[in-house]
Amino acid sequence: MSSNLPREQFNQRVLGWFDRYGRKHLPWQKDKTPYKVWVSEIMLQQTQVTTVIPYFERFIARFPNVQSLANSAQDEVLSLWTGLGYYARARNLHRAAQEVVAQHQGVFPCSVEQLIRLPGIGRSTAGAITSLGCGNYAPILDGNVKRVLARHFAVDGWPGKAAVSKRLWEISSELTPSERHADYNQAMMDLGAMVCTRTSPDCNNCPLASTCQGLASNSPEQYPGKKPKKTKPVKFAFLQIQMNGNEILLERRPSAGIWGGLWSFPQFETLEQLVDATQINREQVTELPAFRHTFSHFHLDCFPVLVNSKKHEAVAEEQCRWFSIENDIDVGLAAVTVKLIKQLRELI
DNA sequence: AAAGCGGGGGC
DNA sequence: GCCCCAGCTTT
Repeated sequence: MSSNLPREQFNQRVLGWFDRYGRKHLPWQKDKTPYKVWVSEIMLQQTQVTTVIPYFERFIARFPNVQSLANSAQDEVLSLWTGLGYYARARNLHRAAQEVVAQHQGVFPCSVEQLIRLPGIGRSTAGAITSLGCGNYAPILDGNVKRVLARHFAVDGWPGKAAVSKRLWEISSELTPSERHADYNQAMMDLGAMVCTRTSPDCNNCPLASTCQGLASNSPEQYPGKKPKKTKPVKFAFLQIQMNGNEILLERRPSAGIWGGLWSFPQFETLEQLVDATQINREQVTELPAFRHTFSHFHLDCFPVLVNSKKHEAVAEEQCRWFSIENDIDVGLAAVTVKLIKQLRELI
């Protein structure tokens, strides 16, 4: 059992740090339910705690339980997600709520095996919901935990590689204690977010510094290994900005692909296509300042084009709607659309 | 401008 | 299994 001694010391240092510095009063930790932990974990995929908090509060106020979410319109779910990004998360959350109602009689499932079958929940999110939300044992491996473990055990390679991920899962599984697993999991995420940060980790205040192999190697920042770089292609978007007094014309995007299910300005790859589709002359357009919007795998150079015409034949009638820009808009919008609407408010 | 974040889905 | 897809914040 001597091999367990380092593990116990590791856990005790993690939990001791958690008792003093860990986060225990986040909104999803109050009046905790598996449903709220689920919503928080989906929002926390790709998104930091401080950004998530106001979104989480609004979302739970509107959808306090899985039934209310299941019964809602997708537009409303996406509206509450506006600005968070990765909108497939919201679409999956909505679908999963409907599956929970249909398949689990509205009782949120609490095992990794059941959770992982719901859309939007993978192994790590299932583990977090199970452990933090349901009190059942499960290890986790989110970005924070990956970083802490890769550094502490000097695991080489990019965690996007299957072999590296597999090794990190093995380490996480071996280390996660059966006692206080929820506090331990929260502690590892907090440690990654607050101490073992991506750049300039605060090793002087790290409870694991004395055994950290990454620190011993003198460059903890080299762990975890970097993702291979790829040059992003550039795409173009000519955005048709059609105004009628205080109203703007938006069109619902297809449910798959970029900004799926969101409403946005009708988009064309070239100015010619925009002009053709709207049946206007070039003299009837005003080009607004162009800007670049960058996604994870391509740049989108955006050219907003103000169309000085009442016509809007470019868009299929059933997929378009006029929205007043003076009111809050009750459908999902991409950040680019929100940014342009703000500019238009100043224009009128 | 670049890095990073968890999961889905096509091959 | 491997690689692409997706959107924002932080650095």
